[in-house]
Amino acid sequence: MGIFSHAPKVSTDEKAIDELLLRGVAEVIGKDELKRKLLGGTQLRIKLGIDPTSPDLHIGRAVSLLKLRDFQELGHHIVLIVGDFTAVIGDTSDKDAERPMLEREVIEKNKKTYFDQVGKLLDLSRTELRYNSEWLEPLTYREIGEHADAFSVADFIARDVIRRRLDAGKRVSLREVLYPLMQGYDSVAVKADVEIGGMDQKFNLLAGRTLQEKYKQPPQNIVMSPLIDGLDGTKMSSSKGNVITLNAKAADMYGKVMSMADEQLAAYFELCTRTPMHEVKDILAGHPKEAKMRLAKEIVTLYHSKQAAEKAQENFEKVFSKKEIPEEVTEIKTAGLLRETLIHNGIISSNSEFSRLALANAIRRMESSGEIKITNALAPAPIGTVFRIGKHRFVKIIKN
RNA sequence: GCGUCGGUGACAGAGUGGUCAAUUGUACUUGGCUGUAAACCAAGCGGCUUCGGCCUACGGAGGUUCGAAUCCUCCCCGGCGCACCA
Repeated sequence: MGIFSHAPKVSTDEKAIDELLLRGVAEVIGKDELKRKLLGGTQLRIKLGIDPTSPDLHIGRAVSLLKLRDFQELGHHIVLIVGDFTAVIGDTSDKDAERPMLEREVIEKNKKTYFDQVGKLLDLSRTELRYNSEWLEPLTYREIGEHADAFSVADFIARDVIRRRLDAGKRVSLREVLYPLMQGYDSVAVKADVEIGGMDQKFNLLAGRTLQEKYKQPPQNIVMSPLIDGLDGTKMSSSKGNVITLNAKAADMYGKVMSMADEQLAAYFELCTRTPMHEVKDILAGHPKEAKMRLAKEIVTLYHSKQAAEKAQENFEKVFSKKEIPEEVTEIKTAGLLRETLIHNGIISSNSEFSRLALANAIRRMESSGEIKITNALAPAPIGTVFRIGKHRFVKIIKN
């Protein structure tokens, strides 16, 4: 077991602790007790579990990761669990439908990319990284039965997400019942003092307490963050494209923030940055566009660097305010005509799509004299020319 | 297992023998207006096309028919009800 050996220095600064328990926090289970522990100066084991269900973490996850970082900065011990086993079963907490069981290979692939993404926010040298297959895989049917005994079916189906599906006549798999048991047992396995999670995770988080008690461990405290909506103000979902992924390029990240609904500004500032709240208040009082630019800069700085953020901002102004070509343009190898070249490089998917875009005046050749609209399906794509497809996709044709 | 209702494009959900590449809403793409915001307006939203059409698609496989998403048979999958005494 990766036990932390060197003597830790834990901060008991009350102001910092209050901020920790307040900012981006929707609910704390055992708040007074937790505060007492934090003030007491013993190093706590702080757990966060993330299932590798997709190769990219998005900014919704960052809410918990930042909270984890807050704890890390106070000197507490971070245990980050990659749910390679739980991912197979699939959590239903944030879904209104059953999740497919993921293939092992997919999970293996996804989990590899996780650490460098997480590393952007956490000091990995001071983070205990674990896979939950380590302790979940060897469990016997008998043990699982014992865990299951700690919960009732009524508890499970009383959950809103489940209730709704049942009412709608949708299938709920028995397998889904297993998920909270597994997440709960994670807490037992790593002897968590505190678990971080979103409000949608409440049931699963509480399961940890139940199982810890069964195993004669003190039940963990729970720090829950509010759910953050996607950029457009609706439920965040990768398939809707209203998310920012943590490994997005600086320019993309900046642009994504700029395309965010104004109403989301305050939440993103509070949850996804650590800009001091009093400063945030002033920023939000100004023009939404200015505020958004500041937010974009803060977020890009967090995942890239200050310089990258400044560059992204310059680039943004250049492209969208001055309508110029961005500094860095994706280069694609020619495959003959423009249409073929775009398809070949996966910029568009079919001849029909090209026709549609061309008809909508969405394809333009960028010239020093201005933009030239491409409407001909047989338009050439000379080496060295730059084309703009839609609002923000630029490609430069290079030799094959 | 029995009974019953159902399985349609990313999702929801129409369609129940030809006028169906399939109404509508949402999502998505694009154009306009803007602050790459929202709202709003407009167009598109399976593929190929010599723009006449052609091909592939309504859980799967067969069949009936000039013609099937629509009818029949079998299979697979889901919801609900039944389940002991009767």
